[in-house]
Amino acid sequence: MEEVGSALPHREAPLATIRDVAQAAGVSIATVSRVLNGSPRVSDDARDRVWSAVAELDYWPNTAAQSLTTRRSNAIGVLLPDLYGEFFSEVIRGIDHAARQVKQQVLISSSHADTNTVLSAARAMRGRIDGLIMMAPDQGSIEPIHQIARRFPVLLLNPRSAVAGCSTVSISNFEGARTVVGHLLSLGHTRIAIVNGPKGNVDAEERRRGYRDAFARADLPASATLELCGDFTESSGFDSAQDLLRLWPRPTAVFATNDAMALGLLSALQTEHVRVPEDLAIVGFDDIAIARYASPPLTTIHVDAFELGERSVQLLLQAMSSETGRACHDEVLPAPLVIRRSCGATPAAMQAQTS
Amino acid sequence: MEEVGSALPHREAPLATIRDVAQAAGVSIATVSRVLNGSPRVSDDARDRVWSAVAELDYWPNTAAQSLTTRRSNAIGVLLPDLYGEFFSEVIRGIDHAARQVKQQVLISSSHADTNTVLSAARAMRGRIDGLIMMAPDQGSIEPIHQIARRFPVLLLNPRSAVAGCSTVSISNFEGARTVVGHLLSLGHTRIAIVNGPKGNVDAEERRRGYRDAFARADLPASATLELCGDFTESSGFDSAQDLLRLWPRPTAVFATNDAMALGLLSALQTEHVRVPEDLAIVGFDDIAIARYASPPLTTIHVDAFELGERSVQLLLQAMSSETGRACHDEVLPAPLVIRRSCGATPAAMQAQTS
DNA sequence: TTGTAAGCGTTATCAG
DNA sequence: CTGATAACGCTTACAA
Repeated sequence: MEEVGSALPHREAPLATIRDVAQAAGVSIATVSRVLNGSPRVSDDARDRVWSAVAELDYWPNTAAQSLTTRRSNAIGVLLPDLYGEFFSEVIRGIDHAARQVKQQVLISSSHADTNTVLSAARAMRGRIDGLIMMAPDQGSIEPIHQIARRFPVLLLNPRSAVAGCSTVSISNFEGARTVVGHLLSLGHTRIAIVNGPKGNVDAEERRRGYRDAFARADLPASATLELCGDFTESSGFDSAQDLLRLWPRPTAVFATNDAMALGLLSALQTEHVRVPEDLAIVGFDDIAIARYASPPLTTIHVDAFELGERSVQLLLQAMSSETGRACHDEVLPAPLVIRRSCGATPAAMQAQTS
Repeated sequence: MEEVGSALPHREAPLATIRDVAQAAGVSIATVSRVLNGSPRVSDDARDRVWSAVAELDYWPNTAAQSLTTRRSNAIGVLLPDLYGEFFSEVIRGIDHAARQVKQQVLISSSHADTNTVLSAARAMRGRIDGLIMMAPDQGSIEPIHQIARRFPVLLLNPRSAVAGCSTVSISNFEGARTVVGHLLSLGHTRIAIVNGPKGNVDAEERRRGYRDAFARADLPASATLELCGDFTESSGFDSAQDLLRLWPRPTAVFATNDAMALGLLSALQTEHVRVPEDLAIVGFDDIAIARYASPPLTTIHVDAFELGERSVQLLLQAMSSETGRACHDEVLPAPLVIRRSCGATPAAMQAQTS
């Protein structure tokens, strides 16, 4: 590590306050405040003097003081579990994007292991935020969430269960899973394995439900021996290949409940010289960016994490603005099927989808 | 969208303040403050009464008021350009992780297109943060950065140029690129193309420099016709395949300056029946999670974005704490070569690396 | 050990 | 149109 000495202090003089501006402009602080907040009841002369004083002193209003008096911080909090990868970044990008449009700042705290650490994180946000977007990490008691919701409007991302007084927005995990497995069924597969995410994970559970429901709808029995358990990582997908190939009779198709695992699986099958989709069809879930570039390109369910983030701030703001006896909205974003080559669909089917 | 009416208000009663707690506990607000801040100069009796009042009233201190008086917000700001994907999320995760350990909150604002929007974002953080981590989007004037650095300690992530008074932490783009291209050279390749990121992007420029330097070191001429330009996305990598194959004489190896492009390229080559690495060796940069699961697995340069985020918080805090005439540190994180199959290295070479 | 009171930098309510 | 001045909720001398 190279060290470069520097004498430059953060600031040469103490930061200018509204008082300094008032003095420099020869007006009262009230007038400065009016000018800054665009009040019309100010003379042009005063206004000019204030603005030049502001420029002169390079005055930046102190946000903490503002929110203390106005009781608004113009910031929203975001509490997330330990997510990673594309989903995480897209959700944040969507939140950030939507927040900027409504001139809100974003306070993030992620990697929360349980609902209680979420509680303490939320507590630390008191006074800094006007509303909170949260994705609860576990199925845990909803009591902490209630406690939080008492203090500010809360929007639940992919909620594990309904919470009175909270709006929610979620991905249709269940329908998506049912759709993609249904697609496999319609292609003639009947022995379809599932490589699922970790037990207790709500997305995983929902996707499993969808998987089973697809069988039920087709009047086919779902076999528990076909249900494998991974942890949503590439490597767990890779590792599941062995278990999969050991199954007898061997399944003809696999539903990996996210693309990362599907990709790991794809990689393992290639080294095992199992052809996809001829020997084994594979479908994923999420439609991450590289799914399209896998070999073969992956049939999957498209999840728009960016939109999920965007919608959550929009709904949160809606909840925040409806002053009187807020109504809560629950929104479910669609998760459409994207047919590519890994499922072995005929060109005709792939054609049909693009129309 | 389903609507669920709800009568539950955000809060049944106005939120408790320190004054309410004081009254409930039968002490002065000063005592409450002392208890809350762990001052030893409080009687056990008073302490107990305060804590129960706090629990009773479910009191959460108002952070805005705290930072107004203490002039510390215990939060750091993060300003990023329009990043996406794994790099983005890992940097944030690293920042978040390190921040939590030192009990700092994280205020994020991303997708800044130019240094001036960065300035206004920073301005909006005045009073909310004690320090700022920023990644400047363009090579633009460093004047705005100076203006920001006058107000709070600034840490530059992957700085495009030195800025007086700012600590920096960066990836060794140059060395990494030189290393991976040098590896190709050592494998006997001499016609090595580069598919680079967008012009003006600093990472791209640095990696190009490394590419050229590798040639210079080997006393080989670098040809401009071998330099292709993408934009760091999978699809631009995919598209570059055509240009690549049109080159004559055809290159025997390609350095894609990030893995996303390398993966897109891999996919395109597969449909063109160009064998990797036999017909064309490929190397990437970043070592994203799926690089290991590509077919063939991708030789690349490992970039630890998580650590980048972590270190930036640590260095920022260091800069914040050294009260008197701060010294600035510049840290460069190593970017080691990861040899996999896409470069066509012999098993011996791959062996050597694991030792 | 405790309480009183003076800020912190704003906004907002008054009179003028 | 403008200026005092009282909040906002908290920390911290300074006294007691």
